[in-house]
Parts: sequence; C-alpha cells; structure tokens
Amino acid sequence: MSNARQRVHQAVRRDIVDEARRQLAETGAAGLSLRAVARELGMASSAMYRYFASRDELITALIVEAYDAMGEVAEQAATTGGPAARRIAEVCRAVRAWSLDHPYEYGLLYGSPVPGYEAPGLTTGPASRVVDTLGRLVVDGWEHGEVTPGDHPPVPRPLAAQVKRLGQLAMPGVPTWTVARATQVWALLFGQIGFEVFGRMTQVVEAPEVLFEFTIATMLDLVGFAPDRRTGPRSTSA
Amino acid sequence: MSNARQRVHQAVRRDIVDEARRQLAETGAAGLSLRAVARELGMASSAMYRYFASRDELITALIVEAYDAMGEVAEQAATTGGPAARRIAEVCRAVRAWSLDHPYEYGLLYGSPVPGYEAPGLTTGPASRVVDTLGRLVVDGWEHGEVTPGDHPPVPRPLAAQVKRLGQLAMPGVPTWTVARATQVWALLFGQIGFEVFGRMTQVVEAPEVLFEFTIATMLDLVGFAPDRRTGPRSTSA
DNA sequence: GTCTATAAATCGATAGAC
DNA sequence: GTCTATCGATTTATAGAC
Repeated sequence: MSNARQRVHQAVRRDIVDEARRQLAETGAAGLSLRAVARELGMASSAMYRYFASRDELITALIVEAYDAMGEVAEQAATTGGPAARRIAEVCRAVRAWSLDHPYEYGLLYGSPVPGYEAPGLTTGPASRVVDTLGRLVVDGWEHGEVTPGDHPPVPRPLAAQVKRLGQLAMPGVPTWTVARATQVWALLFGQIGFEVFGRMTQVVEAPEVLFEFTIATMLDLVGFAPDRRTGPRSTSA
Repeated sequence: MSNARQRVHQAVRRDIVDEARRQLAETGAAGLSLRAVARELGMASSAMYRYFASRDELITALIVEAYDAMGEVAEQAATTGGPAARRIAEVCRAVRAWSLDHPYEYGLLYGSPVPGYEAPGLTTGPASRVVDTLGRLVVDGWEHGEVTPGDHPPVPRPLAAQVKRLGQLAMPGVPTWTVARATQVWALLFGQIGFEVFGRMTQVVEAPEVLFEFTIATMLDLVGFAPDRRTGPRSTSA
C-alpha cells in the first residue's frame, strides 16, 4: 500500500546517515549535531525528528552501520581458500585495512565511549560479527589439526571457569588454553590497529604494515598454529 | 621579587586543571569547556585567559598531567625488587590499576583523538615514560640472562631495519627479534587495558583481572622470558 | 588580574501552520 | 512530512572599566 512512501522514507534516512558519517570526520562523535546534518542536507532541523527521535538514535545508527561494514569485510576475507591460519591472516588484514580507511568510524566502535551516550542492546549483534568470524576460524583450524596443543602450563583455575563458558559460545570444542589465548589475540589485534588508526604508531615505526605482518605471525603463534607457510601472501600495500 | 604573585598564579592554575579534570568525567574531552570550569570555580570566564590562552592549552595541560601520573606509577612499580620479569609484571599491574581508576584520563591519552585538537611537541616527553620504563626492564632482563633467545625465524628484513633503530633508542643491546616482540607486547598491554577501561570486556569475561594475570604471563613469554616463577605475587584485588 | 558586558555563533527539542 | 518560529540554553573569545 504505502510502500512507495516507505521507500522514500528509507532513502532520506540513508541520506541522513551518509551525511552524518561524513561529518563524523570533522566533529567527532561527541560533536555530532542533528542541526548541522540538516543544514547540509537543506532540510529544516525539525524535519530530522521524523527519522530519528533523538541525536542518540542517529549515533546508534552510525554504530550499527560501522559494525556491519567491518563485519562484512571480515566475513568476506574469511571465505578465502586455504588453511584456517591463512584465512585468519586475511581477516586480520581486512579488518586493519577497513579501520585505516575509516578512522572515525573505528573510533566510534573501539575508541573512547561517547559521553552521555548509552549503547542500546541493538548494537551487540553486529558488534560480534568480527569476533565470531575469528572464532569460527579457530574452531576450523583446531578441527583440521592445524592447531597443536603443545605442552603449556594449565590455565589458572579461576580463569578456566570463565573461559570455558566463553569457549562454549564462541569456539565450541576448542581447548580452554587456546580460547584464553584467543582472547589475548583479540586484544593484540585491536591494540595494534588502534595505535595505528589513532596515529600513535607513527612516532615508533615508519612502516607499520610490516610490523603488522609480524604481528599476524605472533597471533597465530599465540593460539598454537604450527609455523608452516601459513600467513599467505604478504600483502605489500598499506 | 614578584615571587608571591607567581605562587598564587600557579595555585589558581592548579585549581583550574583540577576542576577541568573533574569535569572531564562528565563531558569528555571534546565537550570540555573553559566557561563551565570558570563557572564552577566562581570565576569570570574571561579570567581564564590569564592562565590558558585557549581551550587547547588546557587540554594539553590535562594530557601532560595524565601522562606524568601514569608514568609516575609505572616508574614507582619498576623499583620493586626481584628479577626484571617480576618488575615488568608489577609495572603492567600498576598501569592497569591507574587506568581503571582514571578512565577518562586514559581515554584522553589512548582513546580517540580529540577532534580539532593538535597535540604539541610538549606531550611527547611525558608520553614515553611508561614505555621507557618497560624498555629499561627488558634491557635489564636481557643483561641478566633472564631472556633466552630461543630459536625463532629471523625478523623479516624490512622490519628489522626499522626495529633496529627503535632498539637503539629504547632498548640498546637487546636483539632485534626481542625488540620487535616488545612492541607487540606494548600493543597487547594497551589493547587489553583499553578493552577493560572502555567497558568492552565486561560482555566477554566476568573477572578481567584474572585474564590480565594470564596476559602478563603471555607478554613475558612473547619477549622470551624463561617461564620460571617470575610473575611475582598474583594480585587478587581488581 | 578580575570583573561586566557583549559579539556572534552554536545546540536539542518542541509547537503549530500547511 | 516539511516548514517557520521559538524556547532556553550553550560556547569561544574579546573589549574595556576598575
């Protein structure tokens, strides 16, 4: 019935989000303004409220969209052929490349929380796409014998209880020790990407993409992937 | 001569910075306002300009102060007795504890850059106190034979060139491979702390301090410290 | 060095005509 | 669903009296 009307509504909503994302690069998330978006779009500021009930709702839309975009490239990179270790490397490269291409959206997801903004439950779904992708690849590597248990000291008991629960959700069948290491790989990945995106790496290393390749090797080491021509083609571009 | 006048000036300046730091927790760095600080202090907004020429200068003062505070606790923790590995663990715990106690100041240092703010060279000095402390401890551990070279694949040549320069500055005498791993430890440390401070760890792990202890062990592994009762007393408090 | 006063903007959100 | 108009606030920064 009123389908055409709905399509127009969605199209305008898309224009608003696009313009808001553009302004994110100038003002940051905290300075994002409904009025400025409306001004740039040639709309009255009051018309915005037909599309977003509040400024927070617009921010939520930006967050969901950014999580989805990052999750999309991660899932895409995971479909590369070859062993799981190689696909993990590709996912890491893809996430890094997207983050460097979208620094302000990255900051929205992994930087300082926006003051006064409370993330609704809506954002948790898309937020887990990247980590779910990596978790599935670890499971895959484990099931195909790419991950060697090695002889490591056992995971401390209080940690093991928590990690087991996490493992059942994200990496079923994978030993507790590997799951614990995987969470550290997660922190290492986004720690290094964050340093690069926020410009804190330029004073330390000139060509961070080379260091990143070395970090991929370290990450695979950490979860126990055997060191055997696994990182795939060293991408030479930044 | 006019020494008393200068003392008063410094005292007021201190009050301003203290109040600004307090407001940082409410508005975030991007929303920090000279007027709001003046209002809370009972001053006229114009009087602020006798102490800070602009809002950016106030932010710079906050950044320098935060770097110094974090560097102070790190250097203090490094004076603990025992082997270098144990002191490294203590420094990591101290940096984490300070960060969790000062989440907004942490965000100012390691979170999203403040939009429109350009950090002057003033901030680079205090910024390196933590990493310098850790670098000295790695040197110490290496010189005392705590770090075992192991047999690792060599560092890729393009990376080695850059890391060597970094090693000469921050960790003289330490092999290139260890220096490269140390930069990853740096990313892992602040990646995990950042996840905790920004509340992105609570949905994954219930007691992150237990995971952090495990991460300390992993960090020492990464740079090659021998796994021999080295992490010191497992701190049970958060 | 602090004050009042002011300029020239900005903002989120709402009311009500059309 | 878009508009004008408005409320009630905010901000950085400057001018000039005292």
